[in-house]
Order: sequence, then structure tokens, then C-alpha cells
Amino acid sequence: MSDDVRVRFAPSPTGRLHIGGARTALFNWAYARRRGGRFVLRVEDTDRQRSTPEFEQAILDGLSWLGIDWDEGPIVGGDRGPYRQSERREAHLATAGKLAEAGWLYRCFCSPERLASLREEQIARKETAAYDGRCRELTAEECDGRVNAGEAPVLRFRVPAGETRFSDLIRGDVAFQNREVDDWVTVRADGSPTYNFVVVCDDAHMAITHVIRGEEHLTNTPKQVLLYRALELEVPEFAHLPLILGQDKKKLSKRTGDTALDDYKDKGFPPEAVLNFLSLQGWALDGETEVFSIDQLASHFDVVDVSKGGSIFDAEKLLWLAGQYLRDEDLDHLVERAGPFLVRAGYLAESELADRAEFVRAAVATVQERSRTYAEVAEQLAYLFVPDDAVEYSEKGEKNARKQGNDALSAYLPWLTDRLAQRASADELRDATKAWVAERGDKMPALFAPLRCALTGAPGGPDLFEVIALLGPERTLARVGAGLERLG
RNA sequence: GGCCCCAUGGAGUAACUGGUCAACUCGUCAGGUUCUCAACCUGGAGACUGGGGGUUCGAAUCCCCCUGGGGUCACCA
Repeated sequence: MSDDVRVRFAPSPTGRLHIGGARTALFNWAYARRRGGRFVLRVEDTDRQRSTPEFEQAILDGLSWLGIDWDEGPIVGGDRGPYRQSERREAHLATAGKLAEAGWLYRCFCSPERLASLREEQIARKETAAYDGRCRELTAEECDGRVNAGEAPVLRFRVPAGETRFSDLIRGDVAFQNREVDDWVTVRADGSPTYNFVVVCDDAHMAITHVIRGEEHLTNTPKQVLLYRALELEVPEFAHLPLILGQDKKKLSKRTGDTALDDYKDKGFPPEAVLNFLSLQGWALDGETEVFSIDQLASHFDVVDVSKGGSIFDAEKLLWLAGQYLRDEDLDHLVERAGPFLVRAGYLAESELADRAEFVRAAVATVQERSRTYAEVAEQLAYLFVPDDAVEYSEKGEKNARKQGNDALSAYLPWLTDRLAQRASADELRDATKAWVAERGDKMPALFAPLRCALTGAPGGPDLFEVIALLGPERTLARVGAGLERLG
């Protein structure tokens, strides 16, 4: 039934939330919303060495930052918990017991060393590396004897002959020969259950109807399908999402760029833009609309529309999208988001954000249309927060200035001093200045290039009269004075 | 290497169940606008839909082969 769709996102808290994981979560979420189903969050923290509460928190925070909420899982609870895998150990072992009883599991005493050399040999012979079944037919007596002698066996799944096929919502029918699927370990020698085993236990327990995950799990699927059947459970629908690739066309990894969602948060990307971008990796709303909200995603998304091929992560397009969102933000909202970046850059103290609110607001307003991230907002305002005699002249800015010479600027200084004393408004000053330049028979850049360099050091930027308004008369004149010397 | 998956301009995608010039967005190039940068506007280049065979009146869409790329082969998840 379409109305009891249940999907899940099952990250392991062994690192920060990966950009690919974030998209997997997003597509699961969107599918649940579209179908009126439930989105379950399950934390797979069974690798106790590597799992930490901090990473778990970071992952939850990452999802929240994007605007993804979950109906069941950590914090919110639910009646099919616990949602932390480590807390489900008993249920896992009970299921293992049941399976063993039914004859699906057998004890294996092969040493890791034997398995390793077996693998090597098989690879050398160009065969599929798989367990050879040496312990498959041991009798109960033999096994008990070895256990009493102190050997600790693993429990392997007895893969039947034949083939396993399943239908993938994105890829269609997929078939694997069972002989290619080895008798994999379900319970380790120390009694802990393995990943492929617990995934099925948990997905079944949580009544997951659609398993939507990354393509790297495609080869795990036959093992899991076999397990569902052995357990006499209904097999869920599967959908394997194409991978997000780096510039090298390989699975996105740290080598090829920022892979953690946090990196984009830290770099000041609007979360809406990141979410929008992620949606576009493997999916399109209608083939025309590029910029859309999370609500539009939720009302249009369907996994069957996801494309099969992996997509290369294009940072340029993400930046473009970021700019779309940032320019569209309400100024107060933008100030709120960009403020922390001004503080982080060391331009302002936290308290000044409030104390100098009007100034900050006016400053941010000047760069909104030319910024794509909050970090860029701060970056472009850097010139405001340096001493007037130490404005950093960019190479290009200075070159532009020197090309024009100092004549216009030095003549302008006394004129400007006078105007500023009369408290001319930005608009008045702009008009008057242009008239003044024209009267001298100069081209506009003759004055503006050196003036811009003196005031901001940059080759381009906001309207200079807005800059002057931000700096105020005193600092403006100080900078022009300093500029005349430095450029002379 | 075995197995599995995939393949539309540089990138992301579209093209209903095969049907006129393969569409949109990013990027790129040129011009306009601006003191300038960005934004914005206009225009352009860029794909014989990886290659080769079929099926068909007709294929990016169906079939086969090849090539290329990726994923995966643990007592990690």
C-alpha cells in the first residue's frame, strides 16, 4: 500500500556526515513526504571502536541544518525502537538463534590466516573470492568438540544454490548467481553480529518498505534478500542511488574536495542551496526548474525518476545556486547569517554585531548582490575593518589606480573635504562628483580607479559613495590622503 | 581479476509507453549596462545521444556485440 511507506536513513557515527550520505537521507526523506509515509533515522553504531556520540550528534545536526526532520529515531523516539543499533543486540542474537535452529547458519572454525590465503589463491586464479565451505558440513558433535577444546567459531550463512534476483526501483531487474555470493559471516567469533545481518534484522523490525541507499550497497543486496527469505519475511523494495563522483570520476572522497556537509556549512553556503544542489544530483524537478524549495522537492520527488549514472560534483554550480539564494534573502535574515562570519574573521566582536547593528546592516547590504556565500560577504567587507593607513591594495586594484595617475584624486581631496563637511548625501555626492570629473574634462575612471583603490584596495566592488557613507568623512579623507602618498 | 551497475555537449539534467531542427541550467566566449566588480540583458560556440551492428517507415529511446568508466569482493559499516 502506498500509504504505509516506511523508509530509513542509517548512518554510522564514525565520521562527519558525507555529502553523499546527506543526499541519501534527503531522497529517503523526500520519498516519505511525497508518499505520505514515515522517515526513520537509525544510528548504526555497532562499530564501537570508531563510533562516537559526537559524530552522532554532528550527523543529526547536519540533517537539521538542511531542514530534514525524521518521524522516528533518536530524540523523537517511536514505537519500533530502539533506534540505536547497539541497543538492539539482544534482538539480533535472538534472530540469529532462530536462524541457526532452522539450519541456515553453521559454525565455521577456519582461522583468519587460512581465509586470507584462500582469498589470495582465488584471486591469483582469477576467481571470485569466496569462502570455500570447508566447515559447511561439520557435524554438531565435531563442532561441540572443538568449542569445548577452546575454539571460537563464527556463524556463516548457508547460501543455497541457484540465483537471487530482485527488482531495483531505479535499475530494474538485477540478478546474482548464488555461487558468487559467499557463505558470509553473520555472527563473529566474539558473538557480535555483522552489518549485513543486523541491517536486515533492523529493517524488518522497523517495517521498512523501501530501502533507498547508495549504489555501493548493490552487491550486499543478494545477501540481504536471501536473509529475508530465510527469515520468511517480506522482501522490501530496493532503490540504489547513483554515486556522487569527484572530478576524477571516482566516488567522492576527501582527496577530490570537501566531502563533509559541515565543510559547506563552515564555508557559509546557505543550507537551502546545498539542499537544492543535492536534489539535482541524479534528479530533476521538471527538467526546467533549477531553483526550488524543499517543499517543492517533497511534492514532486519519486525514486523511480532518479537517474542511473553517477554524477560529478560541480562546485561551480553549487556556488551559483548559493548566490541565487543569498541574493534573495531578506536583509535582516542575511545579516543574521553572515554576522557570525564577520566575527569569525576577526572583524568584529560578537557584541558589536548588536551594538553596531545599523552599520553592519548597511555594510552587508552593499555586498549582498555580489556574494554567493556568507563567507564571501565577510570577505568583501574586510576593507572596512583595517586601519586607514593600511588598506590592503590588491594587485589589480593598484594597477588600475596607477594607470590613471594621481592628478584627479589630489585635486578631488580638497573638494571632497569641503563636500563632506557639508554632509552631502551619497546620491548628491555621486552626482556632484561626476559633474566635477566631467568639468575637468576627465573620463570617470581617472578619478574613480585611484579613489576606489585608496578606499578599498579592490579593483571592483560596491558603489563608491555607499562605501564613503560606510566609512564616514574622517576615515574616507584619511584613506584618500594615505592613498595619495602610497600611489604617488 | 571475478561479479554487478552505468554511458545524452566541459558539468548537472530533460526528451510521456520509439515520431518534425536533441531541450533546460551551470560553465565558457562576445556585446550591452556600470566608476568598477558582481548582478542583470542580448547573442554565440559547444552533442552526428561512447563505438559498431541490427529491429522498424522511423530510435537517444527496443535487441546484440564491443569499448570505456564506476562499484564491490572483510570476523568495517
